[in-house]
Amino acid sequence: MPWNLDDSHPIYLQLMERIQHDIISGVYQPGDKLPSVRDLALEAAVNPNTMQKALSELERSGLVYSHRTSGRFITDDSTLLKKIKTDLAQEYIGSFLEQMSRLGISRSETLEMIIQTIGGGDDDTNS
Amino acid sequence: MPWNLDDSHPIYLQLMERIQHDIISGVYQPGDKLPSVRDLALEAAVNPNTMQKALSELERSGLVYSHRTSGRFITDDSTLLKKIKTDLAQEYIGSFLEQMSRLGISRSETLEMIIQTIGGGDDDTNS
DNA sequence: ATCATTGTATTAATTGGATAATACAGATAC
DNA sequence: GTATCTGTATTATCCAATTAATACAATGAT
Repeated sequence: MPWNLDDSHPIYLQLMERIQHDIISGVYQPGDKLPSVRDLALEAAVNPNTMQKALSELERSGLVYSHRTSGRFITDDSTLLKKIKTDLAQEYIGSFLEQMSRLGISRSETLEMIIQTIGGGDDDTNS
Repeated sequence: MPWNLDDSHPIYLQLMERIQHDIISGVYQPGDKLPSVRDLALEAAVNPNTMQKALSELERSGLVYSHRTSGRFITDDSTLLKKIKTDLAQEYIGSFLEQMSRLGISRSETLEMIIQTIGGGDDDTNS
């Protein structure tokens, strides 16, 4: 599965986001060992340095940490995971609402449009 | 008012978005003449070439058209304006929902979070 | 000890975007 | 007419970010 990267944004940012989401949504579990930089780079079909950059940036948030020679691991701090998840979600919501507002669409209108959009396909893929 | 451009995305894209939003939200009315490339560039504090690029890109969507020597104008086709507005809004909604989904947040959860966020400040700055 | 595997550092090359400096071609004002 | 305003085109240059190629250092396995 080629990681579906597009060329309009920096690749390392897309890698960061993808991995971050995989961690937060539970694809990687707390404490898990991540595949090596080189393996991940191979899987994503990018240069190892690019993957390295993405991962080292991710460390600044505390989501992952590295053990120099034994590999890189997901944090065990599930509280932190939860916090980052809600923070990120709030950030997404905020910029989405601002985007709509700059379009001249009020908050209540936005709400209506979302309900419209969601309405048809009712899914609930969550705990 | 310096146009509030940030350095993380290409400037010409930000210019496009800003102008597009100003058109769609009615800051510029249908049929209006836009300021000249040079004036807009001055106002935004960018190089005229950058502004030129933004505007010429904008023409591809049909939102504006130019008269070679007399200036550049907003389209008069209010149906088109409306369509572009809703298209854009739908696009924003779509990618927002996808973003949340990749975070592992279901659509109904997303809806709840939005309602939460909107809840407090009830505004309705629209027709 | 040897080898493979880990993350990391360093340096080079490439690329896209922004700017700059000009020039051209119509149209309008006077 | 002339001057001035439009949008547009062209070319060169600069710079920062991204990516690439490669080497290094520490650990663990055998």
